[in-house]
Amino acid sequence: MKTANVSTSTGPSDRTREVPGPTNPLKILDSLAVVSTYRHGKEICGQGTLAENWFCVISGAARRYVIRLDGRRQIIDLLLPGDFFGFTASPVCDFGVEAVNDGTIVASYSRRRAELLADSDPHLAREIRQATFEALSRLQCQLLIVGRITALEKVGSFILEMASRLPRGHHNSVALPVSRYDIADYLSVSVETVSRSLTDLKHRGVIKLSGTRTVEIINKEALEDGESLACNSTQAGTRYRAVA
Amino acid sequence: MKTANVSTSTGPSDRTREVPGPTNPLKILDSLAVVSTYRHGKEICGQGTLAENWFCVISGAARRYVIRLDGRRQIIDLLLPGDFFGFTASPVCDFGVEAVNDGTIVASYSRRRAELLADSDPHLAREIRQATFEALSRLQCQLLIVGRITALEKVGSFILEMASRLPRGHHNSVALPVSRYDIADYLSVSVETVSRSLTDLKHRGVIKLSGTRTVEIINKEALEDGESLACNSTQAGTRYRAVA
DNA sequence: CGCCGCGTTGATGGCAGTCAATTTCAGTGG
DNA sequence: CCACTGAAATTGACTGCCATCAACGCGGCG
Repeated sequence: MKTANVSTSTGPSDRTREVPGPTNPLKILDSLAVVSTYRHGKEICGQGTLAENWFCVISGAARRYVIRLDGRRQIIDLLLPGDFFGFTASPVCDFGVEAVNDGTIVASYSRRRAELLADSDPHLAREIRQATFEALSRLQCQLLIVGRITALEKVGSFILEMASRLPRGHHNSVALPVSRYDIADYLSVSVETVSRSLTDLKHRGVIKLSGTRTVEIINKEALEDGESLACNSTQAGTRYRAVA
Repeated sequence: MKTANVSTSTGPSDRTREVPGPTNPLKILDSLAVVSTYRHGKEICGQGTLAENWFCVISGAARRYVIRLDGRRQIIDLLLPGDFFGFTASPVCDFGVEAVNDGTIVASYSRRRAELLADSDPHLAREIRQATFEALSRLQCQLLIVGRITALEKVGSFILEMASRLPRGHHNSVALPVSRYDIADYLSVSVETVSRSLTDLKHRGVIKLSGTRTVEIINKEALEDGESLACNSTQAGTRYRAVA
């Protein structure tokens, strides 16, 4: 079902330049960078294609996802400016990546050439390592969010994570870069539940919504510990048994 | 290839030797390896401590986990022989690691010294990179399992993942290395639900239980696509969302 | 023997998925 | 400027799964 691979970078309306973007933290890789611009929903990296490139978001946002056998989509990473992706243990991509918004700019690097460059440049090797550690950290953070119990906690944690990764606006407003559907597939809950949780948080006075995608955090503590969000917070503490 | 002929270190508490274990895939790191043996539940790496070491499981099993604010434990990685862990983006460990069984053998490497060694040895740098990619892959796999809908699917996927990572016994029997509690905290469901799901799968003829921790896979296809496990599997095809 | 950790089974209430209808909004063209 | 259109977002009603509480069987161990 997947079309041709992306490495041609001549996609519809995708521009390719040899000049690296402004927010790329790995200056050493700039000589290999191929920068492309994608529109809303455009495929950056196809599930099932050969993993021949590494990528870095310059501006905009991208979603890494997997389509399950039952047709459901699971987003397994939200990529924001500065985030690297495309790291795989196998030679094949077991995920797809799409641009979230129009004008998303992504730098791609030939994996083979990047690794050759890293072989002769320990500093670059360390920076690549750091980038993979950060990808690991993002995934771990998402696992902790998805692993939460109630949908209210999941949505609350999601807002907090976005707030920590995105630049803040006035007060504590956060501009969510994705739709409710994307949030739903990121948290693996239904769209309706995401919407209900947001209005619930709004009614509780924890957040304020100015426009559908701008969240203002009123009560950060309530979001942080999901306890105060529980209807009947019966102090379910005795869960962890310290082993001697 | 997993012969644990290191039986000399069957000490009651944690013993430390300078001789690397037999299953270590990174021979180049052997010079830095400090091999220790842990008993059931012993802490290998403490949550909140400085992340000064990388580790590799030689034999046995270990669990990487996080304790939430509400006291719940979330297991974010199951480490089996050959698996590396301890990779962090920040200088502090945001997780803990414990040995699952008595006699779990783990090699530890000074991160500082390992990175210095990698600076002068591109081949080692590549192997470290590969190890982090595999950690990434494990985490991604777990996220896909935890993100499934029903508990039956989660438990089924867990069995399949263990089957693919553990050596098989007779027929298709898999010896689960962990307790029901560990499975529950890995899948973020309750222990009772794990138990119920297993007996359910047994009654459906999908698996057989010989002893509490030995699972024999009878119907692999039923485990793979969670569709046939749904109670009302009338037709779930309508969930396909047409991608623009 | 009593204790404790592990595992299983039962009963019950709450939360969330599903189906459905409605509203809002952005974009388009007349 | 406005009507039209489709996607995004919200809200409601209902069913069902699962977390929780509780009890019990089992095996190891002091």
